[in-house]
Amino acid sequence: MSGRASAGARRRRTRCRRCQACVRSECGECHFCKDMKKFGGPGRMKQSCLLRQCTAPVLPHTAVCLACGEAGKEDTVESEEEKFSLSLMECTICNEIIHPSCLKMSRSEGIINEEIPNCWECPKCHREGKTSKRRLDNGEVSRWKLTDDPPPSKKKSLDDALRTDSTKRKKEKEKMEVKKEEREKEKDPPQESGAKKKIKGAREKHLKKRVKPSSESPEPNGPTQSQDPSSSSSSAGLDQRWHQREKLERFKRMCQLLERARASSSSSSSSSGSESGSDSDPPSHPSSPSHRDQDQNREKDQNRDQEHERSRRLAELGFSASEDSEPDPEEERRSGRVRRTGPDKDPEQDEAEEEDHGVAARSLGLTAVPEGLNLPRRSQNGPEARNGRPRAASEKEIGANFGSNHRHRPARNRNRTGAAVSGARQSQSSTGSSSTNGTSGPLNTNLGPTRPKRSPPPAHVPPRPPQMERHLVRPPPPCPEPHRLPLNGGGQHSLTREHWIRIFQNLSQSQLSVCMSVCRTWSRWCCDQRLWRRIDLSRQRSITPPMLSSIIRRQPVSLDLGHTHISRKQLMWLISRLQGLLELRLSGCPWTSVSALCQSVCPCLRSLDLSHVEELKDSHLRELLAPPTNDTRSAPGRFQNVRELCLSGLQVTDAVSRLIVRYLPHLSKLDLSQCAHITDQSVHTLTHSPLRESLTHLSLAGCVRVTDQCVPLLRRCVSLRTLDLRFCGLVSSEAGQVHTLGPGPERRTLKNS
DNA sequence: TTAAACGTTCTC
DNA sequence: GAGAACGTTTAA
Ligand SMILES: [Zn+2]
Ligand SMILES: [Zn+2]
Ligand SMILES: [Zn+2]
Ligand SMILES: [Zn+2]
Repeated sequence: MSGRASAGARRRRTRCRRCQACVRSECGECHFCKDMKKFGGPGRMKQSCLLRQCTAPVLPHTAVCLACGEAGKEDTVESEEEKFSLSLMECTICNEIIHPSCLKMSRSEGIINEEIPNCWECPKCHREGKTSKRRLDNGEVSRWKLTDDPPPSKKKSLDDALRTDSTKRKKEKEKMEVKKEEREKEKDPPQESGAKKKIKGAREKHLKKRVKPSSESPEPNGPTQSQDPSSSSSSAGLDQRWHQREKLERFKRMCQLLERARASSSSSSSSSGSESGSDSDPPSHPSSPSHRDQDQNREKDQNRDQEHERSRRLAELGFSASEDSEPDPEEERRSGRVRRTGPDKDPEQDEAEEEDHGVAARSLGLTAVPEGLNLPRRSQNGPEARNGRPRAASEKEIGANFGSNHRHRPARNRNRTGAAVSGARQSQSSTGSSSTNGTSGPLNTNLGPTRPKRSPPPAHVPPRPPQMERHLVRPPPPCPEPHRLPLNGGGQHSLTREHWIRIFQNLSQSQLSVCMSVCRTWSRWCCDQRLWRRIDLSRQRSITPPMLSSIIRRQPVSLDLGHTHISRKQLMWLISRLQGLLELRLSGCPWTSVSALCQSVCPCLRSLDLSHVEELKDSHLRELLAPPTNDTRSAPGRFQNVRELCLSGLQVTDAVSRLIVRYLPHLSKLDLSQCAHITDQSVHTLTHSPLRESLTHLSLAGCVRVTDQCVPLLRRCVSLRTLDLRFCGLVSSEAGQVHTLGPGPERRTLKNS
């Protein structure tokens, strides 16, 4: 406690100045930029550009070790082990910043949060049980951070073979975990604490209300926090988190149920999202075994491919990993190292951190992602104390892991005037509460089944960024560290990283995920962006925060989120972090989510698939394609570089063709298939515009109102190579003949029916 | 000193 | 609960 006391205040982090986001300039167009005085705004929001959200916030330069008073000294040594020992680590629970080497206790008990530089759950807190440990149903135990929540679930199985491996691995891991747990138990109370965190259902509510006092569990900090005068307020903070977590879990459960149901009824099941697809997962759920078998059988019977594919996808992202356990850690542990979710970290570097991606993903799962978007960082906190100032109760609150969330006391505010300041700095406590301006991370929010609420489709409202931008997601490692594979014996494998990457490039995503669980080095290497150019999460029922983080880390060029339940916020969050995205598929997603694009900036986008977007109307498309009206500076339109656009299956009218002509000057491939309201008018519009020269592919298949009259018009499209007029009832077969388009060896027209 | 922007609190 | 506001902290 005493230690914790100090911890009370949490140190504010600052941008790393090195990540891609930090390096870029302000966009001048996002919500926050517009608020800046330099861009003509009032300057009241004081938030950084949405496109400049640092992915790896670091401790301030002035941070020093609580024990020795010195700054981080990792630069003075070579080995990672040493670097870690001499770097400053900030505990997410007690907020203490200390050199692991200055700790009296074994630092191997600390739990490193790979997501954030210099961030861990210190051994002290861990020992005190602040950590959450969670016992899984099957008896397996694993530890979760407060933040994370969700039970581990895994996605589907990988290929059998793969699966075997993975299973094995998991078991090993589990063992490790168990050992650890045992150790922990010895020291501490019980895992219950863990349990509490997650608590389920009803309980949570209570907790919220009451500060999670002792009743629930023996929280370590129980006592401490209690003392906080503002306990109520603090509880509020907790509440929020709890609340979120609760929601998340509930949602996941629902997904699982749905999936199962669906699976059983129809074999086709797709795996569910990472979350949902828990069944297969190893680590946890007791029931899972049987399910797994069933699944397997099913797979065989049927779409095995699909299943595989799906699992593969998930796996690829490392989701699976995330959910279950962490692979690598074992190694480290064996080696006697601290457990981290990822490899080791370097203090500031982005690179270091990411090590795992795969792993990271998992770690994500484990760590912060869930709710917190923001919190990843620390949560917590303390009350007022922050910088040096101790706040009275601070420690206590912190105590709990989730406690961490506690918010501190209320007092402060009220006076900004007065008291608050008593100290020099007040406190900033931090909590990482979820909401705040930009603070959140990948959003869990959306997970909530409730997303439908946004009734008013965004009409032209000026962009309003979601406030969740700040979650930390580690940037993809520029160059995953090791160039050679370290061998147990101490030597190195003869193949270089590049060689391995080439090998990895031939693997499926599921295989890659398996590779990621092999060792930390592979885990890092497998995060190479070259291996993840395309990420397909289509039809995943839910897109989880870990998934989002994983996506960001991999910085795909092509992303398919078709038929997913991604929320608007999630999408916005993603897009703002995928500035290099060239292809985006949102087929079958609800417009309420897709509308996020209206507030995003994606200058590079070349291909956009909006087919079958639910409730997408002309006005929406206008909002999407036209530049923000309020913007005086004439903007060219968000998607001016789009070459391919798919609007298949939408209830749009000929008005959209005018929008297309006007705002998509470089369009070469247009899919208007199954748009029942499209008529020859659209064809006329398109063929009497500059697009007549750029269009190479056009599909009007299923456009029942299109007639023979469009054929002559289409001849104006000098570059047209493929024309699809199938299922156009009013187009005669003759008219649809290839030759009608005129010369051109490569041209082909599809017409039948 | 200042500009930037973090994290909490206010407001609706 | 989301979003706006704002005091304070950081870096320079
Ligand atoms: Zn901006
Ligand atoms: Zn940065
Ligand atoms: Zn020290
Ligand atoms: Zn601690």
